[in-house]
Amino acid sequence: MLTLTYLRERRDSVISSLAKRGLDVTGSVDRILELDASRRGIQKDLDDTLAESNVLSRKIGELMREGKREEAEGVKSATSGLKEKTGTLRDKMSSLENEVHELLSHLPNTPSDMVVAGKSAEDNEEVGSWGEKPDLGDHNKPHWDIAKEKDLIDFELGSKVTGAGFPFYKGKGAKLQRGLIRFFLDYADDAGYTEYIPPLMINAESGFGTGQLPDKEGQMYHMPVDDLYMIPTAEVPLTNIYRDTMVNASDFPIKLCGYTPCFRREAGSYGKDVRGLNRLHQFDKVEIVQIQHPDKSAETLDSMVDHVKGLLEALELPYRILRLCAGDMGFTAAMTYDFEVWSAAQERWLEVSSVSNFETFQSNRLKCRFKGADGKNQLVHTLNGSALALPRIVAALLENHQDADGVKMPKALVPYVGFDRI
RNA sequence: GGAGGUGUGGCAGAGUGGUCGAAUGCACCGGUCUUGAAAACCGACGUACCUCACGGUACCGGGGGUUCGAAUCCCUCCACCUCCGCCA
Repeated sequence: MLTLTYLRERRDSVISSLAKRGLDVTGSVDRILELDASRRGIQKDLDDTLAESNVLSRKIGELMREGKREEAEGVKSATSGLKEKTGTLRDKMSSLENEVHELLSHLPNTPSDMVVAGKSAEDNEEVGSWGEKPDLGDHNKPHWDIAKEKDLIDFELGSKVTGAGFPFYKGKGAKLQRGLIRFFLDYADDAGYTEYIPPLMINAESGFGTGQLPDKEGQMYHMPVDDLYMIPTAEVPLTNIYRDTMVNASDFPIKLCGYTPCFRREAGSYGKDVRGLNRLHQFDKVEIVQIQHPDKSAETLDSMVDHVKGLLEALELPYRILRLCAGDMGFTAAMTYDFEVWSAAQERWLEVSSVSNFETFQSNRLKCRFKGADGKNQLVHTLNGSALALPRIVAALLENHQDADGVKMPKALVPYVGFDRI
């Protein structure tokens, strides 16, 4: 969430910045500023009225102490009008505040200067790539066929027990999942991230803190009985650790990671692209999160990008890196790099990681601050990235590394899975 | 699930209707002293909003209520602790 101060001071640049996302927010920005202005007027009134009645109250206290009951009663009667006035002003204040907050919480983050304008994936910039697309020749089965032949993943069984998009992993398929998770976590551990095993359900405050609510309400599984949401990513519980906290400037950077299953309703995505492991309702992911000083977050984002590069190269998967255009970025991000691996049999790129800097957008919602050099409290920067999401990695591993009689495991993975071929 | 208790500033911990935004101790910050440090002493020391400023207002787990006035009384929700029951 943008801060009101920022919006007040930088109205024009907010509008032009969000125009890069293809949004015209002039109306709602001006509405916010207008409501805020009248809120301030009301507050002045309210504060004055309260000050007035505080004076009278103090006076009554004095008179009572001096035993002048009758005089006190006289002053009391003078307060009734004030009381009524504060009541109505208070109501006005809070309804204005709510309205401002509502509008403000629906404004997406402003893209960084480096981010280009654009509406869709078409406009994303490719900023790096690695590896060669393998030539599969005759051995070019899509991963769902390999998974079936080798009995690694059972999609139909998942449909029976739960529903589409909830597969069972089995035998070497399950071991591959476990090995990948452990490989990713060890790699993050080596990079100085502290591992957490967070709750898989979160409350609405946490959903708001990282920006899933209200923007992505319909994309999360919700348990109405207890009003809890299944996490769509470990980002939510991990980042919310720091909700309502003051962090010590000397603790920067704070680095956390965690493996969790992730749950997404994926409402609205039907048809193609959902075959096999391409899009699931439940999938496994290791997430890395950093809390950083505002001056350092840009370089931190780069270091997180390098982290993901290292993982993909160890897995011997050709990838490309995209800097998302403004319109393709998530609601909360100021800058995002997506990693896509080449899926050799499907002959398409699959997104396997998204690394973002949210700057102060989340920390403002989270109320996560530190004491700056000038002694004033300021908002931290938050960042996170997938390192990595499993299903599409598995898809690419199976497809890219297949040969005449199976699938060869990349060297780095062999100690983790305990076999070198499937 | 049943019974009871607790929730105050970074931490500890006073405060049961008016002079309490809140004693005291610790931590932190600035200064004196010192070659330097420690100790000692002095000072500053919560957050947010409004105001050019002086200053004002709100906040003692969250929300609501009583009252001229609430950290203090009442209701409710939440969290934690203790005991009992149940269960992995």
